[in-house]
Amino acid sequence: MKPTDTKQKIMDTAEHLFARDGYRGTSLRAITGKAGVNLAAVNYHFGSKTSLLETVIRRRILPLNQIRKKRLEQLRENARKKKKTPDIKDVLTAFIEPTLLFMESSPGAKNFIAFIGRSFTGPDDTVRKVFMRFIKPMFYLLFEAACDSLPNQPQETIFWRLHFTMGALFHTMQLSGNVDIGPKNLHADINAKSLINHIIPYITAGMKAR
Amino acid sequence: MKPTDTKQKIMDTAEHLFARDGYRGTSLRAITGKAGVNLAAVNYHFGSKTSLLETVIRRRILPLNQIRKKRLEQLRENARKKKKTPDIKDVLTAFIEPTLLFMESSPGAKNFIAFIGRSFTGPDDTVRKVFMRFIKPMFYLLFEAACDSLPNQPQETIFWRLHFTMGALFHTMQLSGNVDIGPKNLHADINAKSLINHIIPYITAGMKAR
DNA sequence: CATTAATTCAAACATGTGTTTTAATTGATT
DNA sequence: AATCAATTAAAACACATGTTTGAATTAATG
Repeated sequence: MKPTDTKQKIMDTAEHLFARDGYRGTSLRAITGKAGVNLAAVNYHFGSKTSLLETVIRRRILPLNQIRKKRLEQLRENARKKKKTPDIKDVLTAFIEPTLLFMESSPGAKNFIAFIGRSFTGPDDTVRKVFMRFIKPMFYLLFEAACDSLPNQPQETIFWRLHFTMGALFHTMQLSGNVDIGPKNLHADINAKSLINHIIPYITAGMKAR
Repeated sequence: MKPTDTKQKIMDTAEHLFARDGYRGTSLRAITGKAGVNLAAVNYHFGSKTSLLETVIRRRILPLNQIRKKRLEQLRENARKKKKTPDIKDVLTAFIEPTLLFMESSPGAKNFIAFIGRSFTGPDDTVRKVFMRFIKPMFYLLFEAACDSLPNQPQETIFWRLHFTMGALFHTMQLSGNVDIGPKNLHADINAKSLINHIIPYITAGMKAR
């Protein structure tokens, strides 16, 4: 068995189980058992459980952040050309659309999106800290763009409304994932397109309120 | 020491630690240590850790639900008298205001509110199931009232928008609590009134969108 | 083919968990 | 004051966790 296969299998299985049972709720024995590899393989290939977590997160979030960054930047560019402020709806879409579309780029990504959604509200410092490190700069970009779009709103208001928007988004991301939640999987037909069509009008109206 | 004191101290400490570190992340030894009681006291007074969790939740959520139910019902009553549909803003306020005000009814309640916020998105089945059992009927009441207020929106849309609203609310509730997150506690000055003033316009606009 | 490095494997380790047990202590009742 | 039930206390139990160890196996290199 190629070493890459073992590493890959561990990462994919870990991603799946982290999304379903959380980081703390997933034991290395559960991962290696489901992946069909030896228990010690995790520590051999990754060093520690925390390190495995970090690798799992990094693998998906770097390309995702790149897409979001690109879309936000080209939105600002376009607005500058037209000498207009970007529409808040476009700003939100530039951030959220890649996030939700990403979950359909591969079955594993679906689990990852669910994992993000769960982790951000969760009590587990280990997980939240890792995510925070990757997502914070992304959030600042979004905040700046939102301030451009809503020049008449005080920054505190914009901050809070982005906070609510994140809450709505995380809570929705959590629904995705191949996570097996019993025979009557109500969310089997959830697709990114439909989620986007529902959430964008809601948060756009929320950001513009009053 | 009165038996009530020991039980009370265990419940209060458990509530605090559950909110800060999660149910799984809180050991009975951490609870009994901080509460200054013997380890075995938990199993003596409550039977098991799960049973302690259930007691902690039940103590707060029953009176809270009663308030929310009363406000939603009297809102419908008033609307019926005036032969008008209730305003969606009032419906949302009737549900959310008691929830956030509740967190100032006592310092312990603050922890509890944070605990709810964290648990609803968390991966821990044990916790979510207990909360679900108590909150589901409440959610149905809210859904019905929202449908009355927005007769022109398809029920699917209303459902999704309430879902987003819950996401925003949970994510916000999570910020409350005496939870010590280091020396630079940015959210020390968060109060219910201010949260309400921020969130109501946002979710109202979201529900009404388009 | 022989040698060497990389990987896998089974077993053990140290620690932390919820729970149970059994004895000591307390507090009220007769 | 003596008795009895309720409560507390210390210790052990059985199990699960992440990690480490050292030998066995595999793959690559000369």
